[in-house]
Amino acid sequence: MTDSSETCQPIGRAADDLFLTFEEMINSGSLADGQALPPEREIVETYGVSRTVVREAVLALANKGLVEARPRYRPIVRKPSYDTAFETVENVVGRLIKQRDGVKNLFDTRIMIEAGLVRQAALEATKVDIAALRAALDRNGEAINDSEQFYQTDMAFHAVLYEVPRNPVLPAIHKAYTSWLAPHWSQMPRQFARNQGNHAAHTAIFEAILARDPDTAEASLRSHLSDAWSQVEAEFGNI
Amino acid sequence: MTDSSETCQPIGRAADDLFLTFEEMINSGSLADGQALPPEREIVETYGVSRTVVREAVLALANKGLVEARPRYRPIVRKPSYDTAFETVENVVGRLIKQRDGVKNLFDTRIMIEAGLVRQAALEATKVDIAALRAALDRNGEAINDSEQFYQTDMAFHAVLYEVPRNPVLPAIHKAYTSWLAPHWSQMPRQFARNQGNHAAHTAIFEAILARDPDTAEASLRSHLSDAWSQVEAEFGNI
DNA sequence: GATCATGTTTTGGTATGATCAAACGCGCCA
DNA sequence: TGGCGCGTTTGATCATACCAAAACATGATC
Repeated sequence: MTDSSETCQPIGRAADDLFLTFEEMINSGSLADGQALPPEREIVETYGVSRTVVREAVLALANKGLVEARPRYRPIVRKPSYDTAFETVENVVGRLIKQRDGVKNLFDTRIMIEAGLVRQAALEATKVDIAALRAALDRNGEAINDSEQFYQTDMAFHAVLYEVPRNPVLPAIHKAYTSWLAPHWSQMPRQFARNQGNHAAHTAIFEAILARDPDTAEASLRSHLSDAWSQVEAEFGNI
Repeated sequence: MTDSSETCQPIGRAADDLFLTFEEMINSGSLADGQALPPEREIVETYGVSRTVVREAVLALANKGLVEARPRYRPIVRKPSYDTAFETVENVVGRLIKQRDGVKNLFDTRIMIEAGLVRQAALEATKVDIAALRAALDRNGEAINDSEQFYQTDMAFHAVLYEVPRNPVLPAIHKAYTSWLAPHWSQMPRQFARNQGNHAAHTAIFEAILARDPDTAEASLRSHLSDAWSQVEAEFGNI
């Protein structure tokens, strides 16, 4: 009522309209990234709606990942990125992987994607990519005796694979995988022998990429990840 | 305040607690799929919180995709599925693909995934899978003269590829792709010649799978999708 | 002058009650 | 039995108030 901005929807809830307004402002840059939203009472006055509506709109923004709303602080505008996209599904995914074979299904897609990545790397990796991979591999090797450090460098090595195609979606996918699968991996007891084996697998993948041999690269990768899965399965049982 | 359930969080907002309560009830099945939530005022009474809190909690449930809330109706419980997971990111993705190269980046990941799929299909497709592919291919061929129908059967053919690995995540990914990329494809002027070319590409992919030749299958798939991309790019310009 | 303790203001979180309009149910009438 | 109308339920919104924590200003202390 008495509202001006009507474009398409015959009846939008007031909160939805406000949401769209802010969404637009965030996209257009009127509300810059990192900036705090105006106080609720100010918004009330500006747009002539009640605080109820304002709160619902802000809450919606927060749920969609457009703003970051810590409990008692002002909501901070966060420009949407591929990372935030995956974060918004975190809840749902968290429940889904609790289902039968949930983790396995997710992990299988990871195998599939990384298989594609190493093939692509074997065929198209530039010298810079190779150097980055080598550096990551070296750091991984140096950390064999430090399991926590090894875990980190392990992830970092895989991360490099996701960066090769220069597609910003892919690193976000990797981040999502590590975040979602972390509960199972990070708590794994890590032993020197396992670290050694994993590092050897990384080396095999790297050398196959270096040799421009996609089939071997994929085979090494699949062997590596299947092995990792077996370890997890042995540790946690069928999940 | 006066709340009893305190497990980990030093200070949880009341709305968050309620949200978790309902989340738990939905997961455990106390609130069955398709069932409507109790009236707000009843929840108020049951849990001893204000309506403000109830509305925020319900809104959060709706935003996370746990319930479906049409404007003036009671929220309906919807058990989380892989589909809902992708739906919840719809908003963010919609904005992301408006960025420079956004659509291309998304499409490239699709190429990568489908490349992996056809390789896998070539290596592991069962007789049933082959039959499904053949059926989809035939239907696609029969629709060459009906562009709308061709578009549908085109998607259906690709969908079969996502079903081969028997991983429920993959069909959801396909659904997401078609949903997100549809705005660009469905509005494409479709011509008989193009349909014919696309059907030929599908046939090539199918035959490579039949021949258990992953390299050819992948090559055909990449050629097919690259071609499709060129068509879109020619139509819409650089996006 | 810089740092820290302290008090004041701002502001988010919650509660309460009222109003309105749309959905819902129920009984009436054909 | 099958619509139709009316009262009831209930979601959406508003207005107001209160509390507590954060943000801010202020002054004391070294």
